[in-house]
Amino acid sequence: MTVCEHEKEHELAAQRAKANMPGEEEIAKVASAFKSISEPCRLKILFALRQGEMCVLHIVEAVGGTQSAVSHQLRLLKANGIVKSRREGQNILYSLDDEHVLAVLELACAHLQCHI
Amino acid sequence: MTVCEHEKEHELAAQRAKANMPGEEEIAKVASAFKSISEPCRLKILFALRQGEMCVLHIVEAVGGTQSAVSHQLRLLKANGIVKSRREGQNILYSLDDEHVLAVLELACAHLQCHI
DNA sequence: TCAATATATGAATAACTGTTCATATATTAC
DNA sequence: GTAATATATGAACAGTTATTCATATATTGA
Repeated sequence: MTVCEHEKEHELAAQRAKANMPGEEEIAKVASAFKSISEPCRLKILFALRQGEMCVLHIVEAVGGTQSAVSHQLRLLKANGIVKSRREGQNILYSLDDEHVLAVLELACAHLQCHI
Repeated sequence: MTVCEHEKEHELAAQRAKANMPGEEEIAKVASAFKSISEPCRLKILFALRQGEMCVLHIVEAVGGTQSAVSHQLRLLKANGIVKSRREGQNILYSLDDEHVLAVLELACAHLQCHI
């Protein structure tokens, strides 16, 4: 199978794309980050944390599901740098890691609005 | 199991979070959109399309993999409103759907830079 | 130290998803 | 109409992932 011939004007874009493709490692990291925010339960957690930091049981209350499931998801989100946590007495308070996370959430909602 | 008692100052955030939680349908759409950009092969396609619109075989050339796999991924990306396509002769030219997609990609990279 | 509360985690199962292979559809040139 | 090129798709298998259940760890107050 050969590349289409009569689209020479796009050949350049293809070459640039290949030259500028990020390495496998960076691709994997970005993919992992997006994957961590691509499940309904985890997404609900992030939407909840827009309101400020919260302990695990408050999160459970806001998003539904079991404590165990939420805790598993939180671990994944933290491992991917999406949320951060700090201990306060018996509680662990979670919050969005940085402004990028919030910005991505807002962009996603804006994108959906454009596609109604 | 009862909610932690000595964190009354966060109780409000939890209530707001529950009140402002998007509906299941919107959550599912956002999750689906993120899921579609969370696999290495699809992410490569998007990074490639930053250079401009491209036919399928050019995309295959830029990202590697088989034509069939890329085509399956393109269909998923299109179904989620991440890319769009137009026919030109024998070729179907794909491109990023809108500026939100590009912005999200840039944010993800910026986020990673902050976490090195 | 003991009980209570809050959170985390290992293992197992069930559900989901990506890739491959074979094949189908669509467009163009002859 | 036929051959060649470009793209899409259905089915099946393999790998991944989310949830559940049971239990472990950590902190606090008595």
